[in-house]
Amino acid sequence: MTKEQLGFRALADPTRRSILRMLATQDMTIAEVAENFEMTRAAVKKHLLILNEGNLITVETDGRSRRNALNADGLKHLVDWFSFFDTFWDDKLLTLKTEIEKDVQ
Amino acid sequence: MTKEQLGFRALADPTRRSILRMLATQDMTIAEVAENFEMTRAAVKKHLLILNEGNLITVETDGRSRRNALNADGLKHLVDWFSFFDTFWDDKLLTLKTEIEKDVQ
DNA sequence: TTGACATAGTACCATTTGGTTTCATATATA
DNA sequence: TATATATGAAACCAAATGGTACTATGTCAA
Repeated sequence: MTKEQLGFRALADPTRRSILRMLATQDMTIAEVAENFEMTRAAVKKHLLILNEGNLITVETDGRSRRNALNADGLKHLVDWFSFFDTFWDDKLLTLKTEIEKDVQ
Repeated sequence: MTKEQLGFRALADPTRRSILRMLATQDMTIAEVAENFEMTRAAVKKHLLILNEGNLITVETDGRSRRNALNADGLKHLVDWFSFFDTFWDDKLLTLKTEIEKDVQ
């Protein structure tokens, strides 16, 4: 799978998007993340793995616990994907502008 | 499913992201889209349905054919989701700046 | 060193997903 | 009207996904 695909796949689940928002506030262990969901730690761990594969979080072992942290780079890379459509949006705006001018005349 | 979920779900497949990029260039019928992929028209139609459910394309019946067009609004809505992390990015940049200043001194 | 704690790993299950095939419907057009 | 064209829809299948339960491993601390 491409990096892009791993990233978008990671975003496709609401639990994982929710985890990302939590990690924006503070780094968390698996157990801490799991406290916020009504599912087993094992399930949360799977989500964290997919987020890590998608390059959206970093994981750092610290003794017997692991700290999961948001990875800004990975998120930015996905935002960049949308920039492909910038031209399209500009065109649409131009079309809109033209239509408005027609109306005015 | 929420609108947001339908949108991210639609982006999670590489074929669908590819279709979106095609439609940025020009509107296309199902058959025209299908010409670009090595899969059946039925499969492409399913992808277009999911893109439509995700509010990423609009579909307009024109006689016996249907024109699929990119929906800028839906795409923009998804881009907006990422803006939640703007603060996080700013913080990271600030941290980086602080670290650099430490190095300089 | 023993026990508790935090995570890792595996097996398993139900549902969703991405694809196919086949058949049906609606609309241009000769 | 008959026919070709464009799409709709349903049944079906293999693989991926999101979850569980259970067991194993590594690490801190009394």
